[in-house]
Amino acid sequence: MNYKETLNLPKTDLPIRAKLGEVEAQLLTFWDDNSIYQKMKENRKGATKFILHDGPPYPNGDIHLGHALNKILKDIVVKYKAMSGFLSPYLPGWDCHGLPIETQLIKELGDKRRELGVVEFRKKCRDYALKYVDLQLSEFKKLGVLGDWEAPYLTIEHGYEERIVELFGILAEKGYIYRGLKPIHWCPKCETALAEAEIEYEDEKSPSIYVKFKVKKVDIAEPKLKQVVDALNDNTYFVIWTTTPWTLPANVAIALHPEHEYVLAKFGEEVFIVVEDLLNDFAEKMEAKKFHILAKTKGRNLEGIVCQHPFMDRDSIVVLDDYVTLEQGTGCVHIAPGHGAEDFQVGLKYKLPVIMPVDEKGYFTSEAGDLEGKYYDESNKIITTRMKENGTLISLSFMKHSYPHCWRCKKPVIFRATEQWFISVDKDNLREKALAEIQKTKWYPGWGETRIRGMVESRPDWCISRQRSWGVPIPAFYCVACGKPHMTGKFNEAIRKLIMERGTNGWFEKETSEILPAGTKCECGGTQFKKETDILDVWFESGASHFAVIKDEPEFAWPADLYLEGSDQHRGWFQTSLLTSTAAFNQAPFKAVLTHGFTIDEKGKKMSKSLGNVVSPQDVVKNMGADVLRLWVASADFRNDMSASPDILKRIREAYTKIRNTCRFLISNLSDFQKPLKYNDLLEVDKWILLKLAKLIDRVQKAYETFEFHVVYHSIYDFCVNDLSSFYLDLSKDRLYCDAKDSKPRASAQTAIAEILMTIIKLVAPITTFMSEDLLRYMKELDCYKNNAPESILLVDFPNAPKEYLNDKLAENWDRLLDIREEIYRVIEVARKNKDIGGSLDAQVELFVEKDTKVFLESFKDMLPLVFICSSVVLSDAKATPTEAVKSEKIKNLGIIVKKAPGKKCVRCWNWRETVGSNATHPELCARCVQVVK
RNA sequence: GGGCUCAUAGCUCAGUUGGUUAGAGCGUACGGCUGAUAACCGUAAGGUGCGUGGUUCGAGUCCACGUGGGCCCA
Repeated sequence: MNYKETLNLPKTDLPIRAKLGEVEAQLLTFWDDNSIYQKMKENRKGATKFILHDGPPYPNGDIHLGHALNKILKDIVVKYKAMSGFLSPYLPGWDCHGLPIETQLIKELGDKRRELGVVEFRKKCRDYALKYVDLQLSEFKKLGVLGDWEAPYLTIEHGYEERIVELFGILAEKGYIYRGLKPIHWCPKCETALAEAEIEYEDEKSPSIYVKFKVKKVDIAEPKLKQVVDALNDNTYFVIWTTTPWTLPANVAIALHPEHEYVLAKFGEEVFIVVEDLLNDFAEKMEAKKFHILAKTKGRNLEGIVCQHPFMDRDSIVVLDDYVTLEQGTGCVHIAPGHGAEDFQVGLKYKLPVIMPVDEKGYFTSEAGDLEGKYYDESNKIITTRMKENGTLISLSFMKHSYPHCWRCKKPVIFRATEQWFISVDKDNLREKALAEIQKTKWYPGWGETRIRGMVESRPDWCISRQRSWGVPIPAFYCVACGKPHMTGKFNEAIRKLIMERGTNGWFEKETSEILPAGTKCECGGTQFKKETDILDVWFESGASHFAVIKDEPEFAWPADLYLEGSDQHRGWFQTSLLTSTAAFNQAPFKAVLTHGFTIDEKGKKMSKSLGNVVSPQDVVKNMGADVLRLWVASADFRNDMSASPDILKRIREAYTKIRNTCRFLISNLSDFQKPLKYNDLLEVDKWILLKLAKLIDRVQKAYETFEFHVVYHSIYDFCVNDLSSFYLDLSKDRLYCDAKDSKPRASAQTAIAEILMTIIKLVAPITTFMSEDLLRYMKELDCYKNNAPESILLVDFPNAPKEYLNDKLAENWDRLLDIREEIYRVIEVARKNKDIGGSLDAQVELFVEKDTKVFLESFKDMLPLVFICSSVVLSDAKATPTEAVKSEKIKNLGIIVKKAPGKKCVRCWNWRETVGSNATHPELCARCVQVVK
């Protein structure tokens, strides 16, 4: 007789291979067709909101792994929050303006760019941005990220642009916005500002000069040094080195490094101050063989000394700057805040004037005295000649070095201070307020606070103007009569009205007279106005998203509960959002900020095309499935950098298969299950696994709450592998397969299994949503879930650990039992090596134990063969331990003998039983199986 | 060069307020099963806790310096 047919073997339609490509496509359609995202929100109607405000990515290419990481993390948070009771809407967005798109188009269009007007060009930029929004949107959706993809927020929508302008108006009203000079790259031939991306570096021949600045007044702290300098007052000089003599008319300071040693070296009758490390180089330039050092001191001790400009009637002050290098020159750096970025930074620190004697065509203005009208480049010669004559030029030679050139006309560019728009960081204590808000915000990980604080503490005023086309115009009008800029009140309102009607293109299409209401007047009486032509820094646009997207919007709430971006945003979006929000509303736009690291390869190197170590999310989704990528995101601690490689992903896929197969096995054992037993009627071993389940729920819940998804993953995975697969499920097979269909031991196992399965798919749902939803589809077909299966896994409540499952005594007993089991398995392995047995069911285990252990084990007597998965267990006295018994190293006084079990093997259940053969009708069966088969 | 940060088996992670012999899974090797089968089970080997000093009776855990990686800035 074939007894196999009398067994209750696992049965399910769920395929063993996941075929994620197909399944994911089906489920995406299912979520779409059945408006599951909408239902998730309806499900929590009226509940406390949890607002994760999306930081907008830049639409100019396919998404890369970092994008995927970011969006999946957000999705995990949103889904977990929704499942745990919050109304948790997710509105994705895109940051659509900005230079990268503009540059890309200029490259594509080439010379055609000039034929297009601004409006036409901007239209092309818009099309470009929208094209990539579409692309990225579909890629994000394929990752299983749920949100309002029908109506994402775009920074180029009229409504969004209008809010940017409104926010600008609020800040202007409060006095945060001012105009000031700032040096930028400037092409005097093209008469235009250049972005860093529009500059090409090429070799250029320049004069290399050493110039002396006479010390005029010493007002410094160190008395000894003061004495020395005082004594030499008349012939002591700081020596600077430069390759741009034409910037000397704008010189206002000399910068030294605070920590380096400077020497006062006497050359003939004159004393020169240069950095010690470059003294020999300098002496060489001087062609001086003899000098001697009078004194030596750190740069910091020379701060504040006043010098005489070499050829203008102006003081030049000694300042300190960490950026002073010892590579070339004298360690004393000529500072012209109007002509250099670093010079400008030092200038801000010391409140130095920004002198800008060069006009937009590159000619000197009257501010340069009698140099007025000279082209900057030809004045090099005039200036050096002049300094030669007055004796301030020490040395002149020529050198080749790399110098910035305009990408269009290929001519050298200059650094030139121009009028720019700024947000003052210190107006009304904005900086202090922002720092206070930083302290109130919860930062994950905690060091995020240190990081952003350091940046805010030291940041200069925010320059918000750009001389570009693809952006939101700076909403300001200038009175033609008096030049006064207008940007608040009715001026701001007029622009907002225009933008609501026509978008920011309206600004470029319309005349001021068409934009401003009739009769608009300046305080000076002027009625003619000119539009500002600069646009806003895109960081201002994205930094306004809290105002444009979540503030005053009924669906959302302000401030947001969470911002979640890469750790580079401490300088970027977190900071710009914080500043605009604090300036306008005295409050941070977020309650908490979570950051993740960057994606790196297996060896810890950053991903780059040239290294060939890039992992493309599109490939992973296509070849392995989005769920595998999602599980990867959850598998590692994202607060650090995240390693990805084909190998790592392969392992993740295997882990994924393991979890899914475990669930599949659970499903397959429920095919005939009807009604669960009450907890108290369950077998001890089933109570035990439910206890482990409860502990798992607890741990997982805590991990989700603290955003430690890697702990979620490892806990669930370990539970599947250790508790379920290798122990509980293995030992439950006998009951499930061999006991009678409706027997209590079997129903008890099925009760536990049904609950475990439902719990697991809920616990992993925020992460591997596709898997949970897919399994749920099959579970719905089972009788035991039919009446209480939700439409979608995303509409269920996140489980709580049932208190009645938590039983310390139970835990303790089973820990002890499992320790003994581990020792037994070691010995079983020996028996197997000796070919005494094959499977563990062939074995009889004899344990030699002391009294208390014996009492303990006897209380489990019936269960012992089941737990150890052997055919029989014999308990004997430790005193009788024979020499051939294996003694446990871990457990005291435990001797183990494993040998072939007595009796015959039951062909149905494979246990060795002495009862086999006792029934005439079924001579090959054991007593239990005879009962079942009858 | 500066700020912040990370560093535990080949890989991904645990390690409670400093306290016995540093754990898990994967991977690897070997073996079992053939009733989860393109599955499943067992056993074993694997660690100078990045390095060097220090505090302490005691350091993976605290401190300092260094090495290497990452982000940001220059």
